[in-house]
Amino acid sequence: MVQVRVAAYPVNGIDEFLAGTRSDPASHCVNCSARHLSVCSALKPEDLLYTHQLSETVRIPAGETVFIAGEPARSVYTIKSGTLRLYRILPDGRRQIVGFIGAGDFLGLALAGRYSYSADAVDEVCACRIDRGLYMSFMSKRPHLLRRLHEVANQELILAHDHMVLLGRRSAEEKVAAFLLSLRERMRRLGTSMVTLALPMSRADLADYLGLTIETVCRVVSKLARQKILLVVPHGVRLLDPRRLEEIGAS
Amino acid sequence: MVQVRVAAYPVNGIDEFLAGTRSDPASHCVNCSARHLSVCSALKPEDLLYTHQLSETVRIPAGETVFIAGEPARSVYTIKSGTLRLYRILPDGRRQIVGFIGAGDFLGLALAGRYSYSADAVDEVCACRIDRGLYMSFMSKRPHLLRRLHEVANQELILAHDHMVLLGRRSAEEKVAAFLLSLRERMRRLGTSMVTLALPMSRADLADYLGLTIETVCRVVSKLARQKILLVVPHGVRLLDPRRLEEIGAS
DNA sequence: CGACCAATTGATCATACTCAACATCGGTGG
DNA sequence: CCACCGATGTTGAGTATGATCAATTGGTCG
Repeated sequence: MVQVRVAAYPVNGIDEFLAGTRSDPASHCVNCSARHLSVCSALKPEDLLYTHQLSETVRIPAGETVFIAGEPARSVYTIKSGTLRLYRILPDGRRQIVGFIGAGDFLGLALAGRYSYSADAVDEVCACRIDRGLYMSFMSKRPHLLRRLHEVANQELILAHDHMVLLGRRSAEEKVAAFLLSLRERMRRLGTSMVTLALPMSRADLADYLGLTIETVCRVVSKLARQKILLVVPHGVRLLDPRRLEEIGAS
Repeated sequence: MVQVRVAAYPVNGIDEFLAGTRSDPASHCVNCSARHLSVCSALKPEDLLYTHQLSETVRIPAGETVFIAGEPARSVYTIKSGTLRLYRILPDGRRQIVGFIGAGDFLGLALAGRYSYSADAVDEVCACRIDRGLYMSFMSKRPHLLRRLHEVANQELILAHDHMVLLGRRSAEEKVAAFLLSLRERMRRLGTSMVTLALPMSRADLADYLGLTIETVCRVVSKLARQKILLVVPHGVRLLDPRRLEEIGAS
């Protein structure tokens, strides 16, 4: 009798199975670069074959708006690359950025039918889009995914609290230092622990995230540069003395 | 043949069934005053019989700490009455209150094993305590409850975003006005639409919630009183001109 | 009634904002 | 390839909002 390998997916191996489903394996969920970073890590191999049918890869040019607050939520997204800013606007135009999100992050998990904030691309973003209705029914049959999404929501809530502390109780210098340190921490979690931090967002974005003005952000960055704590480079900063930055931004 | 009434609970009616389980019906989940306000509204009648076994009613005196940030999360709570402040403290003692919670609110939903903020009672609080481990396993068998909890988490996230906008982009006057309006909104949802708002928390609490100092909160409240927009009363304010308050605190 | 803590008000100060000038970057077309 | 333009970033001067320091009033509870 011939020995047969038993796997979660039908035939002999995932590649052979996929060969029959779609032409481009690179765009397939199974091979997605963001898979292990995102909520998709909670999916089982057989789920991935299905999510692939539901999903569509979209490219969002720098500066483009993905959706605005109050709009009916039609889609959910998983970010594959690039950075988005999430924000709310007051009637008189003042803006507060509530978060920057990037590779692996999930967007649009609000259960209410409407987006509670606006989102636009800081630089060119590549994301995986799924119809929200389809995603909801997909999720309702998979408690492990709901559970995972709940974990993510709780993590976001903790980040929101961190940011409230920053906005309400920290000085301009502390705000900038804490932001840079959180960026470094994020890079670290994604593997790339470089001394140079990419800052794809403008000074205006930074200001609206930190509850400051453009000028104050500039001044603080310049001051840190003057103190040789960092070096300003195009679209980023190089950390020269992370230790001293931690002393300033200690949480 | 005799006609038999079929119900979700065994015998003829819930009261008869309960008579056999515990002596005090007032303390029973089925009769809980906070039931319809809280996540418990997602529970089915037969669930309630079980939660009653798990839960314990606790009284927390004014000023007492329920738990502190970083501590292992042993319990979850549903607030029946009173107000709690949730906050984080910076190493140097600065405090940011991330929220006030009251009747119907759920406390301790963090999935991570540790509390992410500290909580203490503003005034005397009456709450329903359940062991977190037991609650988790209870929940894992009830997807509708997990779903509901996820909704609650998302609602909290929206409130957190609101508060970020307030902390980062609004003036002292706007902060106080917006806070009072949100209090009124909360009362309205709970049914009591009075013109007098109870403020059980101190000016220090208010300041640490709004990202201001005690003195600034005082001055703004005095100014609003001088403008006949409100009247300061012991442990509260009476709104004289809600319309003008809305003009100031418009979101 | 008096002691203590919370709340209020005043005077002064400092941080971060506003307004303004100038520099730099990136893209476009001559 | 370089000159030009608009957008973005940086720096300076002066100001205002809210913080700090200090004194006083009011409320609560033994």
